[in-house]
Amino acid sequence: MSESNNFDLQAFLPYLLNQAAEQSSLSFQRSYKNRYNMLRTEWRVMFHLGLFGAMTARDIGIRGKIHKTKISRAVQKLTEKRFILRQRSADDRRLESLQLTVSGRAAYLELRKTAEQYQTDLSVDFSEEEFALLQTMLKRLIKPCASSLQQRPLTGSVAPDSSTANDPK
Amino acid sequence: MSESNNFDLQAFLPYLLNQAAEQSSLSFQRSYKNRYNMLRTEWRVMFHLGLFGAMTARDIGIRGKIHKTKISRAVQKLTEKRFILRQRSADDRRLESLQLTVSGRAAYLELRKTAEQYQTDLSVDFSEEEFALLQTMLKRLIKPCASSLQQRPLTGSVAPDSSTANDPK
DNA sequence: GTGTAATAGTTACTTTTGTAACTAACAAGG
DNA sequence: CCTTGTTAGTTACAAAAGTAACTATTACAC
Repeated sequence: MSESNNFDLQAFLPYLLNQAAEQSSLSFQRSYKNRYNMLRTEWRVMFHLGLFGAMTARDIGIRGKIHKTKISRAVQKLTEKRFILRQRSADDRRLESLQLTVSGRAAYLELRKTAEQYQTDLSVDFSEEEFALLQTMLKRLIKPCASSLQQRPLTGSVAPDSSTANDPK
Repeated sequence: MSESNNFDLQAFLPYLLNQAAEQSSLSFQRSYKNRYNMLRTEWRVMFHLGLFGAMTARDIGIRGKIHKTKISRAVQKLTEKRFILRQRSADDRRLESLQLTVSGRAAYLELRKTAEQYQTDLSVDFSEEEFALLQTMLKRLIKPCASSLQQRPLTGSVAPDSSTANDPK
């Protein structure tokens, strides 16, 4: 029975990632849930709209790798909360352009401040280089699978306006 | 409207962690799900038992930070699959000692091989130092919250028998 | 045009998860 | 003993997520 232990669960990447993600997600969620009673997918949608300006559900799905039903449900809730505005596109009536309302934008800015603070808190345990490296490596881990979703270019409405850098990569 | 963008969603740690975790979890899951039709929590339980020998649901919960209802359900399914054996403890009849059956152990060893392979595949894009650093940093991220759960020592029934090393840490 | 395929988004249905209440067993004070 | 409190594990119920089928619309071949 020497087939046993040279494997370290605590070093197994999917395991580590899951724990870290779960934990940071939950603790970050605690910092905003009470204020806006918002679910993870909802704030993700908010962030996309806040950062990139008006876009369609499809675009959000592609950028964030979020499933369309999840988005659909989040959009419904956000609309009820008067945080986003939906507008059928004139030239393709299947599409719906989404954008933040004024109060949506306010909420987004609040949330973003919280997020920045949260990230700062997380980063204190690391040196700047370490932290940057962590981000880089996570990004590299994420890349591979992206290809399967990101086939088509995003639909146009995100003109190079919106003061927002696209994914620099 | 210059309140906008100096924030990079693609650099926000909870977001990155989630994407990376989601992705690695799913792609790893693909590599075993078909073979054993096993859910994430199930293999996590299997790994704990395989690595650390017999333990109770409670111990698994503490070590892996898994909620007890999740464990309870996973244990049920694993029992149906004849992968684990449940045994009421004689001295405290609330406790149930769990351990892998012979076929459970076989499945575990298979899974572990898959896991090792998977990890190897992931790591090819990184230098050894990078990869080690990634693991270390993730562990550091996880630490903080652990305290709230890991108050009591693990229950004893994991005697130094079981050919299986306890957590070397 | 007409028919077929594809796409954006929604809805219905199922599976999984989380929360809270519950059962059974121990523990400790009186 | 009896009461009160705690713990291991399960179960019932509610919230969330995934899958697949559906609607409405566009695209494209003929």
